[in-house]
Amino acid sequence: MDRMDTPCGLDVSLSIVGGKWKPLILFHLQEGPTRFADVKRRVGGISEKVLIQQLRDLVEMNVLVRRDHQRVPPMVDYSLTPFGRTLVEALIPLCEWGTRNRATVAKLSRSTIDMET
Amino acid sequence: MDRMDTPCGLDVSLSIVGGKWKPLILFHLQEGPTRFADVKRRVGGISEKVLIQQLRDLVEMNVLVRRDHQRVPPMVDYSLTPFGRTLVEALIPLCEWGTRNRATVAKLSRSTIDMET
DNA sequence: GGTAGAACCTACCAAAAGGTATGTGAGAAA
DNA sequence: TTTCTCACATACCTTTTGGTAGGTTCTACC
Repeated sequence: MDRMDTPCGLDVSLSIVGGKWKPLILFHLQEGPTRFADVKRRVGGISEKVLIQQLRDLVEMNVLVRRDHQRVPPMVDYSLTPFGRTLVEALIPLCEWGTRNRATVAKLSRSTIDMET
Repeated sequence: MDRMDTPCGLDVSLSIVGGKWKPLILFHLQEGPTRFADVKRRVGGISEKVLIQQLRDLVEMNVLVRRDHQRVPPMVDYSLTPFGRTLVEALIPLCEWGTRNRATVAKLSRSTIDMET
């Protein structure tokens, strides 16, 4: 009954990290600076257009930094800012919850899809 | 370097709690069983159509229970399941992160909107 | 000379999510 | 008797999000 007075900040968090790909991008950037093409390969299944959009959003929100190494052919990498790292920290429990409950959730989702077909 | 082998479960979590309203709904249900109209009032700004959709999704995923008190006029309430409570727990750090950084994020968002206009 | 790869951009499209407006049936309050 | 409330349903529309398919500019490799 002491958390009730705390206004819910989830709208703020989700305005940054909501969407289909952003959490995965952040996850794969924990390792350190990563080049565009490598992010794409690691995340897997994302189109280049969407990946750039998301990366730019995250840069605008000061979660990532983009470094252009001024080379030809282009050499660019993205990494977490200190601010971004605090966000990743806050995401970890949710990440772990998802990992723990992956099977359960998959089963539940499947059962509702079965009803439709 | 020990979290790297853990697959990211955020896709699972967000498949349940993603979207504009679900986190807020869960937040306002922490107090206990709440009637449909009360949820609507507490969340504020949500349309009835969307609210029912979200509530039903959450019930399907075993995060909430719906109790129909078989009365006329209708008396229905929603509350967290034990499973749902574990999810809310995992959401708290993200909630607090959002609360801590609300001002910062608002400023960043505003500055990018300013550029557009 | 042709191809591949780097990090993007652009136009166009499809799907999903969210929102508005209106209707329902029955009791309770005016 | 009209109006209100409850907990929805339904049709329709707009916005947002994501995806596809092309192109660009330059170097390196075969």
